[in-house]
Amino acid sequence: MTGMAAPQTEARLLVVEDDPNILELLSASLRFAGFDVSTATSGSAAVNAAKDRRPDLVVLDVMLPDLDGFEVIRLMRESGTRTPVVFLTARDATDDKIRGLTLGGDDYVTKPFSLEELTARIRAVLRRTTAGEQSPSRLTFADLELDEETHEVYRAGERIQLSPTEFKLLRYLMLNANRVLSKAQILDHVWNYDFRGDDNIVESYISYLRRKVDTTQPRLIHTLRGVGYVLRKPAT
Amino acid sequence: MTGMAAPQTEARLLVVEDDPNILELLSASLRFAGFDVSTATSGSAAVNAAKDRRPDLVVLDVMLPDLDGFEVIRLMRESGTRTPVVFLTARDATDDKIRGLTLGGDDYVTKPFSLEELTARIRAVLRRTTAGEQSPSRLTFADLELDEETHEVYRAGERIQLSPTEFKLLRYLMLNANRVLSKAQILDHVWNYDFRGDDNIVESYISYLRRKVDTTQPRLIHTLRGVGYVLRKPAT
DNA sequence: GGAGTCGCTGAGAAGAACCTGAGAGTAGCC
DNA sequence: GGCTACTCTCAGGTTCTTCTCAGCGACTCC
Repeated sequence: MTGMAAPQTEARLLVVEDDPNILELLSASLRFAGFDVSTATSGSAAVNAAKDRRPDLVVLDVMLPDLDGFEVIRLMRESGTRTPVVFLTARDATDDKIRGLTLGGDDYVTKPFSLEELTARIRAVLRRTTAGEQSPSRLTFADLELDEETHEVYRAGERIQLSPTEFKLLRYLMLNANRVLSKAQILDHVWNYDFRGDDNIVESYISYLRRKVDTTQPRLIHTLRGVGYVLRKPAT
Repeated sequence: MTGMAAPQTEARLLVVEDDPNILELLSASLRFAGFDVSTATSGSAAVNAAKDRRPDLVVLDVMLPDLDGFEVIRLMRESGTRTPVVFLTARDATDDKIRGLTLGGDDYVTKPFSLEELTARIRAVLRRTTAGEQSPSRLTFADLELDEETHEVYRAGERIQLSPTEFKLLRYLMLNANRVLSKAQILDHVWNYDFRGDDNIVESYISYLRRKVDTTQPRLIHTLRGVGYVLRKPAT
């Protein structure tokens, strides 16, 4: 668990969200992904926390009880901090202000999101905005390659087309290579947090993935009956 | 996004604008485009900032609470600096002074503008006014050529007529060749900041562009379903 | 070796994403 | 004032994607 493959370990995040359930979900999983997480549940608390803690990135719900997310950012930037932001917005948010969010290297994720989605965006924004490029956008495992920016996947140099969900699942497996992942765990990370189906969807997508990326020897995606799945080289 | 293709990296800009929203919009995106940006929210502050910081170019709203933009320029030039300017004006500004701006190497952009438009003008003015020719006015990608000054576009040497929006979109794609651009990102950069339509307009214009510039092999404009669009050579 | 459980996969329905033709409205031009 | 070119919206069609269900095979445990 400690050596989470994610290379952004140690980046300081400030998560701002008023719904306690979502806040708990976010802070627990981001912490687990290796980030140094602090939290705030209101806009004004967020502005203060940003001053004190100087986070490397802010995850910010645009709908807050006191100030809205855009006000928070303005106040934070007036006080000199130039911190990148990943916004959380409602799906239908046709709100005027949502336009323009991608301008300063920032990004946004619409609720309900998946944790995989959110952490991928966080990694991408950190990659773009921090001078020293820390985490490469390309993941590799054995002869598998996955480019997070272009969404391209190769097996043994051969280009493979994946659907968005297949892509997210493979990325999650690769980020956690050699670690056994239960179906519940995969469901929690790769699917939106409001997904109400059952485990079988994971089996289905594992099946799709195998057909597309795991037809050649050696097989990389292994089933551990009653336990879960793992991406690893055989002979282990 | 890190290596923003724009070659004007490092030029020092002073942005003068009293509307905090627009100022934030401008400074965030110009900074992200690689400029070294400082800001002022009033005419007098601008004059001082120009003395201190000696910017290579000033982006200046003509409507300011204290002095108007032309006064600001006069004061700045009395103190000896001959800094080029890109003015921001209201759409209906038929003001005599605005015309004739292009004579001195300066230029203007009418509000509401698109960021593509503004950064293109900034690049053009810097190109004209700085001795060392830095950024060429002609962009090329594969057998595509686009001349920023004459607004001419060629595919395989063949002249192609584009509408203004088609031209801006293609320029944005070319400046970001091989980088995946989401529809939101394209909307934010290519369309005016007050545009209130939805993503479909991007699909429409991509369709127009394809019909005009991408009918021959190899295809250069690619759709990444669920992700965005990218300009690139196949076989990658 | 039989019953029950677990996992795999094909089929298909529902929905989402994307493309494009048609047309209304508008701005610019002669 | 009329013409043209352009922008933007809408809706229908197409393709791709997601998710469910059910049947079958494989494994486990008694």
